[in-house]
Amino acid sequence: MKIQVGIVDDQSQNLFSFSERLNYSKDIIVTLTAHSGIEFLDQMKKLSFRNYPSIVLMDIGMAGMDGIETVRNAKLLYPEVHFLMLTVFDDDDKIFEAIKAGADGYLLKNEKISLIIDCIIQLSEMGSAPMSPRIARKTLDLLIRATLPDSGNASGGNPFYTLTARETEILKLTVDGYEYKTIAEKLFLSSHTVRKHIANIYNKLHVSSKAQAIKIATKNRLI
Amino acid sequence: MKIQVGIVDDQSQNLFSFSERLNYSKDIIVTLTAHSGIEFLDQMKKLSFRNYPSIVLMDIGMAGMDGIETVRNAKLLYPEVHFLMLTVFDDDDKIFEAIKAGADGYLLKNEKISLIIDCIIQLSEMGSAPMSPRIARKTLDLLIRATLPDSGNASGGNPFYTLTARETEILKLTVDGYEYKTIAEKLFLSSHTVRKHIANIYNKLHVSSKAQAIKIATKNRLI
DNA sequence: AAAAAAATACTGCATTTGTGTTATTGCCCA
DNA sequence: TGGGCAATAACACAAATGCAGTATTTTTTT
Repeated sequence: MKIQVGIVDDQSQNLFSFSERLNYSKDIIVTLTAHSGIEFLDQMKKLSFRNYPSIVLMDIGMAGMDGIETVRNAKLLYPEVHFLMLTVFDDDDKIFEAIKAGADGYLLKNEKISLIIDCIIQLSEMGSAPMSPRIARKTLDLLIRATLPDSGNASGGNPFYTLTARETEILKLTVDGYEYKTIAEKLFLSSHTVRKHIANIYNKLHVSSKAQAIKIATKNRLI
Repeated sequence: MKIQVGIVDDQSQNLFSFSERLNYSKDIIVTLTAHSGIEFLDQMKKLSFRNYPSIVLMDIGMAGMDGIETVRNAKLLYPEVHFLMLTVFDDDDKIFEAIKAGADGYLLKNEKISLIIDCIIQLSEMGSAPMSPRIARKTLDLLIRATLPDSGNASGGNPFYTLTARETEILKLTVDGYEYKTIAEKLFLSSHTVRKHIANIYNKLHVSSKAQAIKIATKNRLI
């Protein structure tokens, strides 16, 4: 059974060229093409469930409703459809918005067609998100920036939960599912010490089991 | 001029196999291997600037100082060296930390060697960040979660985690910190039954302890 | 310098948990 | 109507965990 693919791009030339080149692959059949987000949504509405494309290549930089807006709308109606965003160098900084809109992958338009095909197959089979390396880099940068500016958790908070650095470290490993012996090895400690730390942590958190501690720790972002 | 590559892995077998297979490539020469983070830093200290590897493949899950810690330390001393993290399924959720520690890319260990070679070359030539698709997907998820702390539910769901209603119920109580005996009482079951359910849940989630199960359950919002 | 806090290490004991294995019952579905 | 699955239940053993102590060494604070 071939993978049903849709393509949305406001330039007929692209639509054509992608369509043709993708159909070369024995695993893929292009069943839907649209020149705009509106047209895409329109066509989807007319399809029965079993004829939905499982993957849609979506151009980002379209006039009118752009690719991101289209995905945002489409994901609400067709959450099971995967969207692969296509972008040119110029607007690859839209990744972020696209991801939030529900895009599943992110490729540069001028990527080799064989790679795009690989990505489609992979996304279809495994639900994995393909990304061009340049895009991956950007994503990493974004991720760092999105999460670094926290830092501001001074003593204003809970007087109870003032774990020491060592305790936090050990709690973290505990939450990660390691057992005492392993934690001890990782930190070059005796397992006795780890158990003592754990006991102290339990006291501070007013709990008496690993599971409870994990609950508190994750809920209060102690780790 | 070949790309000088280092490899750090605490399993000699991996060290050997990677080393050999990478040296096949005409563009790559492995100039440094180490069995631990300590050994790696040690060897680096002895090298002159021009003999630094330009790319280091770093195993994440090493005993003692793990790959992430090693990168954190190494990046301070050798910021111009690129680090490609290698991970197995088990610990691919460490991406985030690795990125913050300064890793430049993230690959699954069992990726085809040709892909790893491609990544090395790409990273060397363009400074782009290579990522295995599975990893890329995780990164996207992280990025989303980092920025939309509430977030709905990804209905694209995992077919892997198909717990039954009863199993979910029991997992939930487990996550809430109840022990088996208590859960049994709450649900009017024998504690044997609860334990059997737990065992089944562990199998489905591919884990082997309460802590790990809790982690998976909360991360994937199974509960 | 003295006091307080944190990190380290150990012992022994009771309880909980993880694992392997087996078995019965009811239910759905092909 | 037989096969598969979910839910229930039980047994036994090994391993990990929780609890209650005590004690030494660093580090930090006052």
